[in-house]
Amino acid sequence: MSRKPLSAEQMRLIAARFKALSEPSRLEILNALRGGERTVTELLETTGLGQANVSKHLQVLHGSGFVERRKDGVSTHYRLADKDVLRLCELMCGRLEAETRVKKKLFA
Amino acid sequence: MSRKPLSAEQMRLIAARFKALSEPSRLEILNALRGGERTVTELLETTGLGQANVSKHLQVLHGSGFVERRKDGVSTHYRLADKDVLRLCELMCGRLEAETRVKKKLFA
DNA sequence: TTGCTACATGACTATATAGTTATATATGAC
DNA sequence: GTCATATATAACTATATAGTCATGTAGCAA
Repeated sequence: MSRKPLSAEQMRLIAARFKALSEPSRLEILNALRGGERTVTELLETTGLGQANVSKHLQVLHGSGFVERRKDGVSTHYRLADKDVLRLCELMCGRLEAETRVKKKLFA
Repeated sequence: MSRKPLSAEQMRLIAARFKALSEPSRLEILNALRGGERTVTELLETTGLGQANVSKHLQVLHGSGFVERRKDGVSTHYRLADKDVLRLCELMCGRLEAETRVKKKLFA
C-alpha cells in the first residue's frame, strides 16, 4: 500500500493539486463536466457563478491538469481530463459517508 | 464509475477535506505518520516546523478526520486515521508522474 | 507548594486568493 | 469596416489562513 518516500518538492506539487480541488465552486464546475464537454457559457448557467470567476477557476483547473479544452469558433469547450477527479471525489465522499454513519450511531 | 449527483452541501464538505490536504506542511506531517504513531515533539523534530504551527496543523487534520490521537501523560500521540490519505496521495502522485513523462517526451 | 515539560490556543502579521468590475482579445455576422 | 458575442485577464477588495510569539493549561517530579 505505502510506496516510496516523498520528497519535499513532490509534496509541494501534490499539495498544489489538492488545493485546486479545495474550492466548492471548482468542484461544482467539475461536477457539471461529469455530463461531458461544456462551454464556458453553459457552465455559467449551470453553476450560477460570474463569468470572470468561472474563467479563472477554469484556468486553475486546466493548469493543474484536471480539465482539457478545445476552442471552436468563439467558444471554448472544457472537459474532464480523466477519471481521476471522480475517483478522488468518491474517496472523499466515502470518508464523509462513514463519518455520517458514526454520527448517526452516536445519536441513535 | 460515476455515482450519484452531488449536492452543494456535499461539495462544500468535500472541498474542506481537500483543503486540509492542500498544504505542504500538513502533507509532511502525514508523511511522517506513515511510519506509525508519533508524538507532537517527534513531529517537530522530523518536520522542522514550529511547535505552535505543528499543533495547529494537527488540529486541522484531526478536525478533518485524517488523524486520530491518544493522550498519554503529557504527550499526545497522533496516527493516521486510515489508509485513505495514502491512497489519495498516491492517486495525485500518479497524475504527477504521468505529467512528468509527457514533459520529458516533449523535450526528448 | 515550585518547577519543568508537552501541548494547545489567542493575538498578530503577512500572504494568498475568491469574487467583482471593467477592460481586452478574438471570432463571426453583417 | 462595424457590431455583437464568447472568453480571458488586469485591477481591486475582502476574506482566509500559514507562520510566529506569547501565553495558557495539564501532567509529572521533587
